[in-house]
Amino acid sequence: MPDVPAPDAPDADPNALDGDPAATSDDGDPTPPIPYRYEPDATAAVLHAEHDGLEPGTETGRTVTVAGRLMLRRVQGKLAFGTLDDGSGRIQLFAPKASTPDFERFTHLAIGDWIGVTGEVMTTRRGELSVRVDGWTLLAPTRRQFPDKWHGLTDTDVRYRQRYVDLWVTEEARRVLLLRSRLVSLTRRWLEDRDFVEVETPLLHPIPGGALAKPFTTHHNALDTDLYLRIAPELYLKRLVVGGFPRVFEIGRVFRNEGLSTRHNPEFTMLELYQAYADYGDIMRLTEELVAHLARELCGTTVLTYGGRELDLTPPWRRARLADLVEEQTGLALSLDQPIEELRAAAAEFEVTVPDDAGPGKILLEIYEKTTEGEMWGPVFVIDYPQEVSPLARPHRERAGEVERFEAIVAGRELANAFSELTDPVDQRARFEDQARQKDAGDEEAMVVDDDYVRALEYGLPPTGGLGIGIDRLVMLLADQSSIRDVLLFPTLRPEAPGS
RNA sequence: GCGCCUCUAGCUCAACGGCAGAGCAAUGGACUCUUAAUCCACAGGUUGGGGGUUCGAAUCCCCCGGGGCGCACCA
Repeated sequence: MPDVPAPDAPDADPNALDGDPAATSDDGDPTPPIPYRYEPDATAAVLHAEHDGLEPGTETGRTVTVAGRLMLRRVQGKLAFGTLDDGSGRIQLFAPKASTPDFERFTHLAIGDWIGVTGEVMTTRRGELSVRVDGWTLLAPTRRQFPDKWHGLTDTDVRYRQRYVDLWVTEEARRVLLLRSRLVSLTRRWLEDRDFVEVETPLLHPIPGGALAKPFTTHHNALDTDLYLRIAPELYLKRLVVGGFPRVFEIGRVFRNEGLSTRHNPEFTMLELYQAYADYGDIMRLTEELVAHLARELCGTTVLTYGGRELDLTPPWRRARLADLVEEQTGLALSLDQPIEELRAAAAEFEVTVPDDAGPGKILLEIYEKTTEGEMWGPVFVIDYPQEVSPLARPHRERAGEVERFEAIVAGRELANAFSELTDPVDQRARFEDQARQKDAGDEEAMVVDDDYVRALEYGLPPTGGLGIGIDRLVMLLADQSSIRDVLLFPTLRPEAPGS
């Protein structure tokens, strides 16, 4: 960006026009130039907050400058009204011909034009808080017609592709995306208050790891090497615990090369945190407290409505073992110890297809996901997963074949995934090698051996609890949205066809 | 990837085998307290694209493209 010239002397009008005076409109009338800068000194939200409840016909004597988009216009002969939206809210413009410079041009502004207005704050005879137009400036003409002022945009394709229009005309879109912003901000503050340090780790990974997922592949020319967009920050964050940061977190984008749906976008935002000296029980308490805090701050209560159904996020959340939940749902008591033929038979009964080489843990998890996960309204902490499907989690302190892992299920969906982290480098290498065998056998989502991560564990990772929360899904819950695309500013879509 | 639905004016929608229409927006006009202002006038289209059936296709059939929902996969 070029250097910005110093502002004019303090007594100069900051909003004086400055530009090409020779510009003309199509019909040959001279058109005032578009200024290079503008200084609004009030917003619609602040004006409403400070002047609400004035008697009709009040003149406050206060002159303000506001700027935004003209959303509505009501011209009535020698008097015009406008509705200006400045992003904070809406404020009425009151424009009598007598006080409004260039009145004829003002009444011909297009809906969607950006304008700046200076004038006295007043109320009309009907009591509507307004800014009288004593001066105004066109800041950007719109060259495209705005959507219907009443119906707005309903075509979801257009809403997602042209979010710059949607945000003006769809109040709900703005509400949800502001809620998202506040949620991320509140999360940061809450974690920082608990001595967590925010870090940024690589998005380009030489070895994809930290989750079971298909990565995007890219190539670095100078290094002449393939790199992967990260599927999870997990392994880097635990390296940082080894490196002497006992409480770290990262809120960032991860990428998974899988299908799209109302619950899946190829890139999404994950919160991951790691806390030294903690186990998964500590992380459960942290999770329910964080989510309850966000619900209270953003929704005013921990008892929400999601999709028309009550959702009570008040801690403590239920804790239940995975196998017990499957039994609750299906009436079938399954265990990792029973003969694998019985597990296979159970899978077949529920029409769950499992790979031929799947062990009991994989089969049990598949049955759980097919029969139980989506049925649980929650919130519930599903605890104690099979080790076979949890290559980064520490073995259960009491139950052989299981690990200390939980997923938080809310509204039938996974909101969080966490465990007591595996700290033993020997065990970790063995788990990686087992994963690598599965990958060689054709499992595209299996992990590969990350030698450097094992080396880091060899230097010593203390007992550590880790957590991953899908921020998009959390926003969906708190904003009562059923599609992930509605909580993303620019969801991934097929590229627009040329010329369409 | 598979199945179902959908695409008509800038926007929101009608017309469902027989002349492509309305509201809002736009354009011109009337109107000094409106609130989606109102009233009068006027303009606006390769009915997503291509092919077929038919005397006649927005409408029925096929192919292609975009989107939505469901399934599959995942978080």
